[in-house]
Formats: sequence, C-alpha cells, structure tokens
Amino acid sequence: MPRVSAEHKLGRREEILDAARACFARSGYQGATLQDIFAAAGLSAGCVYSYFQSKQDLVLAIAEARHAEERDALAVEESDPILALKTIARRFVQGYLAGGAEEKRRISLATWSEAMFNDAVLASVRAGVDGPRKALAALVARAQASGALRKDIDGEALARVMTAMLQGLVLQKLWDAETDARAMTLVCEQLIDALCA
Amino acid sequence: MPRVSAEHKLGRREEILDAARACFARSGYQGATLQDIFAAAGLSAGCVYSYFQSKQDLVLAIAEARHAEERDALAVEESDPILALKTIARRFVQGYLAGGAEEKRRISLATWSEAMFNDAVLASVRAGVDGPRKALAALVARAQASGALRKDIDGEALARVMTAMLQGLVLQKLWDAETDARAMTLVCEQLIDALCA
Amino acid sequence: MPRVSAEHKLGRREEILDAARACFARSGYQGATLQDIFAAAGLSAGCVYSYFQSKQDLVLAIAEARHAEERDALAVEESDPILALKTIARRFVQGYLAGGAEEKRRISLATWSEAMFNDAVLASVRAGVDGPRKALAALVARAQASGALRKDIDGEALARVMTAMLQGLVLQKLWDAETDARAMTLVCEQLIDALCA
Amino acid sequence: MPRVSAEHKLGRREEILDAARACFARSGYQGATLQDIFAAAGLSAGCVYSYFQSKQDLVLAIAEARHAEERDALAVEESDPILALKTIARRFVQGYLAGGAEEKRRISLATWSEAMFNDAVLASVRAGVDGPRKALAALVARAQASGALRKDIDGEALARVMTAMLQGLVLQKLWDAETDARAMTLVCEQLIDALCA
DNA sequence: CATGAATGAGTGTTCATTCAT
DNA sequence: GATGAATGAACACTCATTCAT
Repeated sequence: MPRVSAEHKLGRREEILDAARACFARSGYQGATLQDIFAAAGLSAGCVYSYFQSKQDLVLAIAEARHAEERDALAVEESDPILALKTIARRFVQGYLAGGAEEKRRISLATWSEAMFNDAVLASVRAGVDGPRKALAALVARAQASGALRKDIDGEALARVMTAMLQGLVLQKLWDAETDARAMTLVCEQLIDALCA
Repeated sequence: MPRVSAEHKLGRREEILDAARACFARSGYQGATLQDIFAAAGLSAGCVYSYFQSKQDLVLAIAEARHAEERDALAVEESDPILALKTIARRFVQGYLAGGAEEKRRISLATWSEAMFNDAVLASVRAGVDGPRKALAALVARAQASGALRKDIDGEALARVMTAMLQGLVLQKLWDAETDARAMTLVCEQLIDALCA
Repeated sequence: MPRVSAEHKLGRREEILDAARACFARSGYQGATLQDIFAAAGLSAGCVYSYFQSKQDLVLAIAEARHAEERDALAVEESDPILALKTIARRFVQGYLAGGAEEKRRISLATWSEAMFNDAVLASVRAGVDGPRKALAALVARAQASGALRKDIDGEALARVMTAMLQGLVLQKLWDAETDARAMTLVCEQLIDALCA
Repeated sequence: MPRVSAEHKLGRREEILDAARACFARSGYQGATLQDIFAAAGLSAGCVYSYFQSKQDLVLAIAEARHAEERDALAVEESDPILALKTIARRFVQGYLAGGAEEKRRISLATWSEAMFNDAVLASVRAGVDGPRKALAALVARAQASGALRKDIDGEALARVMTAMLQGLVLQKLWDAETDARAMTLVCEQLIDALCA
C-alpha cells in the first residue's frame, strides 16, 4: 500500500509539474495563473496545494528541473578536452535549438528573467549555470595545459564567453525560429578550432 | 495654446519614463505596479495616464528606448571592418557590463523575456536586435570580401553567434556581478583575431 | 463531485441576484457598484465573480429575470379575447402598480433606459416586450374576427398603443406614488369596452 | 461691450448644452463623461465649468430644456376640448415619434430613469409632466361638463392613462424604429372618439 | 476670461491561497 | 486524501473637478 501510494504521489507530482511547465512556458511565471495550472493538470486547487505549498514552490521546482535536465544533457565523458568542448557546444545547440525544444527555451529565458526579481530562483540559476561553466573552465584549463589550446587566453574568461555564446543562441532562436542549429554548431566548432595552438 | 511649454511636457514624459524604468528594472514589467511608478514619479495616476494610455504603452516605450539607446551606442564609423567588429564588441561590453549599467541589463533581460508573451514587445525586440546583427553581418561580409577574415565561415551564422555571445554576456554579468568586462572584451577581440585569415 | 449541493449553488445565485436587484433598484445599473452588491449579498468579490463573469452579466440576468417574471404574470388562459385583454390589463396594473412592486418598477425603467446604451440589454428588452405585445395583437385580432371588437381599428397599432399605455403607467406610478391602481384598471377596462362593436 | 459679451455667453452656453445633449443622448447621463462633452463642444474643461458648476448642473439643464420644449410643443389654443385632446395627442406623437426626434426620445427616457436616483431631476420631471397632465385633466373635465365626453369615466384617471399612453409610445419607438407614428395617432384619436358620449 | 495639466478617490476585476466538507 | 467554494487585498484604469498660468 505505501509503495503504490508513493509511486502514485510521484506520478501526480510529475503531472502537476508538466502542467505547470506548459503554463509557465506559454504565459510566463507571473502571467500563468494557478487556475490555469489546475485546469491543465485536471486537478483541484487543494490537490495541487498538497503537492506544492505555493506558486513560488512550483516556480522553483520548474526552474530546478530545467537546470537538472541541462546538467544531464551536458555531462560529457570524453578525455580529449577539445573534443569535449566541441561535444558540449554541439549537444547544447542541438538539444536547445531543436524544433521541439521551444518549451525548454521559453522556460529558460523566463527563469533567467525571474532570477532578477526572485532570490530563490537566482540561487537556482547560479547553481545551474555555474556547474557547466566550471566544467567548461576545467576543460579549457586542461586543453591549455596539454598545449592544445593557446595559452595567451584567459581560460576563465573564455569559459564565460563560451557559456554566454551558447545561452545567447537560445535568445536568437526564440526571436527567430529560422535560426539554423547546424550552422550555429559549425561556427562554434570553427571558433574552438581557431583558438587551438 | 497650451499653458505649459512643449519642453515641459517632454520633460514630464521623460520623468515618467525614468520612474517607470527604475520600477521595471527593480521588479520587472509584470511585477512593477503602476502605483509604484506613480510614487516613483511623484505624480498622480491621472497625470501619468495623460502621457501614456496604458501600462503596455509604458512597457513598450521603455523597451523601445532601450533599443534606440543601444542602436546609437553601437553605431560605428570605421572603415576597417575588423576594427569595426572589435569596436562594436568593446563598446557593447563596456557599455553594457559597466558597474553603472545594471539598470540597462535588467531592462534588457526583462524585455527579452516579456517578448515571449507580448507581441508588441517581440516586434520591438526583433527590430532592435536585427539592426545590429545585420550591421555585424555586413561587416563580416566586408571583412571576408577584403580577405581579412576567413572565407570558410558562414558569415550570417557568425554574425548571429557574435550577437548571441554579446547578449549572453549580459546574462553572465547579471548573475555574477564580478564578471570582468575588460577580460570579456579581450577574449572577444582574441576570438575575432583568431578568425582572421 | 462538488462538495456543495447543486441547490446550494442555485440558492447562492439567487441570493446574489436578490442583492444585485436591490442595489440596481436603489441606485441604477450604472450607479450601483459591485462593492454595494458584495456588501448586500454578504459575499466577497471573488465569490460573486464565480457566479457571474462581469457586472454586465449581472445586469443582463436581472433584466432577463424581470422579463421572465412579467411574461409569467401575463400568461392568460381565457377563451374570450375581450375578457383576456381585460385580464391582462388588470393583472399588469395590479401586479406592477401595487405598493410592494416598486422594486419591479424601478428595475423596469432602469432596464428600459439601459437598453439605449447596451445592445445585450436592448435584445433582452425587445424579446421581453415583443411577446406580450404579440399576444395582445393576437387577442385583438381574434376579438375583431369574432366581431366583438370594432374592425375599423388597426389591430397591430392598437396592441402597441395598449402596451404603451400599460408601460406608461409604470412611469406614472414611479413619479407619483399616489397613482391609484384601481382607478387605472377601471379606465383601461372602460377603454376596451368602448372599442367593442 | 456688455451686450456683446452677454450674447456671446448665451451662445456659448447653448453650444455647451447642445454638445452635452448629444453626448447624453448617445451614452446616457452617467455613461457620458465630461471629457466627451468638452471634446464635443470644442471647449476646455475650465471654460465649461465657468458656465456650469458641475455635471449635475448640466444634467439638470438638459432635463429642464427637454421639459420646456415639450411644454411649448403641447400648448394648444383650441376651444373645443375634444379637438384639443386630439391635437395634443397628434402633436405629441408626431413631434416625438418623428424620425429626427430620436435624440428627444433618448433624452426623455434617460431623464425618466435618472429621476429615480436623482431628486433634482425627479423634481424637474414631475414639474414637466404634471403640467401637461393637468392640462389634459382640465380638457377632459371641460369635455365631460359640456357633455361631449362620457361622464362615467374618472377624468383624473383618464388624463393619467392618456399621459401614460403617449409616454409609453416613446418607449415603443425607441425599441422598434419601425413603429408608425401615423398609425399610433389614428388609434389615439379613435380611442378618444370612442369615449365620446 | 480661458486653458488643460493635474488630482485621487473610486471602479470593475483578478488570483494566490484557505478550509469546511 | 481530495475538493472547489470562498476570500480579499491588490491591480490597471477612469473621470469629475480644481487651479496655476
């Protein structure tokens, strides 16, 4: 009995999160109302409130889930640092700029914006963004140490610029659906190659 | 025969816009209330409403002003395309990532996010972002034509990636105030140099 | 599976309508505020809004209810058309001009006026007024066909004039509470008799 | 100078009243805003306020003017009381139900409704309506005294019913523009004739 | 005398949240 | 556990009125 109940609860929780994600992606964190989410989930207010204590909780859960998914998507096991950098760029661009990933993009941008006004979301964004950037910085450092990458470049700064570039592409795709993921990937790789010693 | 000079009216309008910008930067377009703006401007609801027909008008005016300012800041008169690209990058980074420019960054990100849910803002963002990107693309094309820049790179895509990179830096700076504008500028210039033939 | 019975919901709806009717009768459709109605109903804004989507909905519901009540009050089952005409006149006058019917009169006049500025109310008024007038016209036609009523009178026009007369009495009573329903009824019957062949 | 100024002032006053009448007829006393009226009159708020102390003043002035005009239109010099009654009915119907008289009808109904919520307007309506009704009652009394009209009818009540009938026709015409003034006049005259001894 | 910028209380409406059932 | 009726503070916006110029 407890097992079934626990699975059931987790399933419900996911259903609610899916509904919330759809609503937040469509209307934004502030624009989406809980009533929208209740309707999308097909559940009552009381039921949703038994899973999440407040709208803020829902917002945070969606933001966290977004970051966790991204973290997973970017985890690379590749010993060659240059190859690893290219893989990360390619995965990021292809995962984020794909036709079916619009919800991801919208949630990401909404989250980045919300982080300006909501400290808990800011903390989540920082945690979610720092990991990949540090991984990038470590790869850059390794590449420089191995002599594969030019050493006259500030590694930390390069990692930040690369992060910025990838995130900026999310904005580009949001404003112009025609933005070509393949072409972006190629340019990213060419940029990385150009920095090789 | 207005009893108040046209300058006075324009001045008032600017006062209101300044108040609105401060409120929108602090709390976001949706989070800021008109009451906040009335208080910040030291004016009554009715008075503000005689200058702007709705909150949406105010939002749009702030977004437009942000884009206009950026357009002006990036207008470069420089015959050497490579130098022009570097100048744009430097100006953008130094103008946007400066300590005193936090309001600009916050307004920009809030605007980018709002554009997802508000068609008029989206149009404004597109108009504001397309200009610089096309200018960048033109410079890249000139640089390639002159042989200064590698020709095996997709110029349009590069322009987009450069735009993305610069905008992504706005996000980085928002999340981490320590982000060093000088270091970012340098990396950008090194990237440009690395692509030169 | 509502936790509250359907009767309860209908009862609440009626409570709200009663409160709204009282407020509209006292202050008019535009003069009465929703706050007045919330207070009169002893309910919160949100609760009232869960039963009616807007003030306009409330206005329409009150107007419709007034017309429905009147329709019921005037439904006559009487084979003799002259007697039926007199019965309608008597019922109308006694139902509408009674001491306790002031609320009805006020709602009616407010509705007639509102119909000039509000198309939905106009449609409701037309539907509510057309029925009785057509019933009157049918009775007049039958009375003329049977020879009971003079045939040199335009039946449609007479029906309209009789309708006008009865509605005009509502105005008279509103401006002068002393207007004597019994005397009005008598004159109406004498007028009908005078038109008999 | 004073003469010209006085004429000018009266002219201005009339212009304002015309603008107010048009706005009140279009949107109602409560629905029309003073800003509407300022725009319709092509005058500033301050200027209008120097002629009328408040919106209420404007409302009252329009109501009074309506009543005065009607009083004039119904003043009959005719020694035969039956003929006088018919003349009043004909003039009322033809004056009020004419195609170009819609503004009059709308102002009248708006005024009748407003009188329920506004004591000053109520007083104006009573004064405006009592006169004609008393004149009608006097004619009825004279007709009965002369033997022209049946004496078994309550004269006061008949006068009230006739007033009601005429005013009710205003409502009919407002709801159905096709209402035929000529047919209404004829029926009214036939009714009067039917009551003759 | 005339202007119209400015006021601010008040309007209809929304929505995150609670709790009796 | 689950429901959804109910809450009420807060919101964007309006408009009769005033008064410095």
